[in-house]
Amino acid sequence: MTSVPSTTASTAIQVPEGAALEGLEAKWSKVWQERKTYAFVRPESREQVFSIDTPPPTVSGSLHVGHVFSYTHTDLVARYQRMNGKHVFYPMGWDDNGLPTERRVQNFYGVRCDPTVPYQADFTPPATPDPKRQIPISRKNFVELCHELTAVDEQVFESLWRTLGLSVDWDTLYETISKSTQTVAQRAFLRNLDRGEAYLSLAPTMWDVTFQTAVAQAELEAREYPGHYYRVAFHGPESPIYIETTRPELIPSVCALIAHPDDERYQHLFGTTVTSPIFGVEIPVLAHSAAEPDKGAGIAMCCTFGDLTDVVWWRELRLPTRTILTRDGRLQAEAPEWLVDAGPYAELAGKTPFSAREAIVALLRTAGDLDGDPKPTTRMANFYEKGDKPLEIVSTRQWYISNGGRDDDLKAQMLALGEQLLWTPDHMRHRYSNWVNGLNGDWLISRQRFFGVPFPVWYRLDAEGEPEYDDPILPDENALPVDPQSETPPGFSEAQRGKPGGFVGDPDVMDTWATSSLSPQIACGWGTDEELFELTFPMDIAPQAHDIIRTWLFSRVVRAWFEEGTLPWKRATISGFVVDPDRKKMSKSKGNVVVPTDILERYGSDAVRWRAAMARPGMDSPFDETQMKVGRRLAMKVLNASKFVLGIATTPQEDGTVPTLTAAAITNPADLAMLAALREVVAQATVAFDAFDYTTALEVTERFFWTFCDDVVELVKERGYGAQGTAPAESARAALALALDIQLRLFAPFLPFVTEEVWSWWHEGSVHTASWPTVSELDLPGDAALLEDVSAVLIGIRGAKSQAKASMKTEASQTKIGAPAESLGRLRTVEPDLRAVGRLTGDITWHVSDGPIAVALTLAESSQGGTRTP
RNA sequence: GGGCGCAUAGCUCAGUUGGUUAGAGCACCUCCCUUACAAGGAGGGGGUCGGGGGUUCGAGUCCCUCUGCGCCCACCA
Repeated sequence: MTSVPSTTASTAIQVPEGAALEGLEAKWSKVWQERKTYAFVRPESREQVFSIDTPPPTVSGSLHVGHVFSYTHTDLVARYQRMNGKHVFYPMGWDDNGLPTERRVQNFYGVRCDPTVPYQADFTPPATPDPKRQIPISRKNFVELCHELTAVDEQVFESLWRTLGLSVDWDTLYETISKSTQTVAQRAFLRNLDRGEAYLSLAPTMWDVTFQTAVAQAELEAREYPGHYYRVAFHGPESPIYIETTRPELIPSVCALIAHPDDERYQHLFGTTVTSPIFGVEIPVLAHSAAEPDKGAGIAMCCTFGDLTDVVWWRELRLPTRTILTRDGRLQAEAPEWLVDAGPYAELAGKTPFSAREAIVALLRTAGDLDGDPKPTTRMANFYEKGDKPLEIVSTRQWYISNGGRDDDLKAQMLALGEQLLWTPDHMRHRYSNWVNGLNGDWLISRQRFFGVPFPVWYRLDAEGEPEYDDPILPDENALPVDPQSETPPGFSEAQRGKPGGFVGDPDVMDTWATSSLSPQIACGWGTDEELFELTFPMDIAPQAHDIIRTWLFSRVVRAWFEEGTLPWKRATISGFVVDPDRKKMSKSKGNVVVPTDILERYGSDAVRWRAAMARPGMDSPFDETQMKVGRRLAMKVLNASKFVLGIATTPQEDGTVPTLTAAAITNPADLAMLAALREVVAQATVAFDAFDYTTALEVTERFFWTFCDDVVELVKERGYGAQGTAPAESARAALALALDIQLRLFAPFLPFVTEEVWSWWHEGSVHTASWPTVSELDLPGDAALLEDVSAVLIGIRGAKSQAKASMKTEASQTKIGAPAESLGRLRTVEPDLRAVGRLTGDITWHVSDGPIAVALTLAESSQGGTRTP
């Protein structure tokens, strides 16, 4: 028999009057902050560390209940690992750079960034912003406002996370726009560039006309978009050739007509030329296998650029570039020089595609080149996921990082890394391989925006003032971070900026994913704290939701592979979404987003965390407020049961002495049976947590806890108060205290507030730095089967009373208990407890039966008998 | 069109390598205002395990097939 663990050997138990759940979040989050309960203390070796690549939330967005769930999932694991003896490295990051912040600043302050405007040191934004008339301000002013607002937003986020009880180490907080992060991002970029993994390329690019920036493949979203098919005549040598297009406004940029090589309808035209309607441009008719005979007329007009197929044709057939769309999404003002009949272009010049379409349709109709009426159609178009206008394709110069999209060997390597990675749940690995297999280009990382990490690059200007892109000027790594817009490259002076023979800074910033793809390097001290890096990298888990496997998860694999030649973590743990009751994804546009602060306030953090823990990894979970009440009830029950148990445990003995609460005192079979059952619960919860199955760990703990409350405590409470004498009382008291101690630790990851509150009544230190319970704490000679027998008898007794519509305190003048001999033998050892809980005052007859345990009562007060077979 | 997942009580979900009579919580009904707990406690009703076929002594579980739902990707002529 072991001695009682030191955790139970408390000196004084003090249960406060009127203990309640209200206020526990404020009370304990403050204590944890002051005492640095969750601080990462560096151990000797990597094996002692559990490190977590926490997703840095976008602080300019709003948190919804899905975030609360998935961050809770990570915290459950972190708390388990910490109690299990690991030094948990659990940082938080704020993703504060990038377009979302710019948009929020524009709307919040009513300003917009115009790099041509000079800096105003004393600029203050308008008191009441006018969203329709945003004030143009300098880039520097704009960036200052971005910093200002994100600082405010970050306070709100931190407060929410603390209220939720995330056990992050706030001393390891990072921001994706901070100087140190910029240094990491720029250094990694320079090394990618040095090794040939990053490159600058002038190429057709997916372009968002609203935000006027390039967009990466991973940020595309295909959406349905209404339009019309226009049947348009091109003029051939003998007869007109009809094509069908949804974008007639691009006719000025047409370079060729293209049909499938096997298409007999058009084979006789291959190699000939036709002229375009309205503008009279002579273009070839060509064959290409990407043309689909059953689409439209089977012959397509190729423009630079209407869609990605145009890009393929343009590249593979070496067609001329005839761009008419400019970066603001409008048709260029000047008539293009290749137009033979340029006059009608004036009708289109400077217009949006939508207006230009109306204009050219009118022209086509007048010219007789429009055949029939336009046919309405719905097509899929690529959108920037944050935008609301279809993307255009514009030729621009951009920075790329290789990701396997144009290199089959690298792609194979990326797929192999995905296989090597452990996934929870395992099937999420398919999302990764699916995405990598579908890559069709490298990763575009440059954005024509302002609030982000600048590219640490300058370009020399030739005698004509044109940048020499082939040979950029790079800073020394020690000089990072640099802002090429305000700092001069080595060997130049500021006066030479923008002058022929001088230099110009790269105007672009990195996309936010290009920075957050380095979150393991940022958090683990890459290049600045080698000791920390050795202790924490590669990290243990990458927790995140499944929607950003293609972006954040994949991009981190790419960067870590290039930089370290390894995976950045051992395992990805994927959370599902909280969906609305109709199983639709929550989104602002649908108006079905649940705000977490309200839920946390009404039910308490423990209740919300309980609900989050009931969602297994990767499983989408419908939001249901009634479930919060169940969690609330559990937290309340923990509080009340603890009060009661500790009340019994501290009841003075008849001789006035304080109970000793040692394991040696636990001799009663009922007490030993309960602890034997609890031993099994500890074993199961531990196995489950080791497999990242927090839900099962909670379920087994909770199931035991309700039995503990409903059956065990009821069974032994009178004995615990001393009804059977000193030694039986001491056994009950010590067993209840030990069981509570262990259950509080089992619940601690899930219900950190109420468990900490109760723990503080009788223990020094935090339950969250106490050790996770082990079976060796419960090496007592108990028989768990007795607990099941007791529960069955209690169900029998209660059932009989309930059926007789009698109160539970009704006395039984006669009791018959039938059970298999084995159970009967066990039950008779706890007869005094059974008598007490069932008010079995009269005779008890025990008889052996083959079937399940059955109880028959003759009730004293009601004089009605009741029989019950569970 | 490709991939992944799901389908078990009114709802949300468990159900291990196939093995007694399929479980839990919520909701519902009945009872009990029991000295820890009324945001409580006790008891109870409720399921052809999506349809069909197969393997097996035995299928919620394994195989085939169909249907429905969700998510990811592709789809701009």
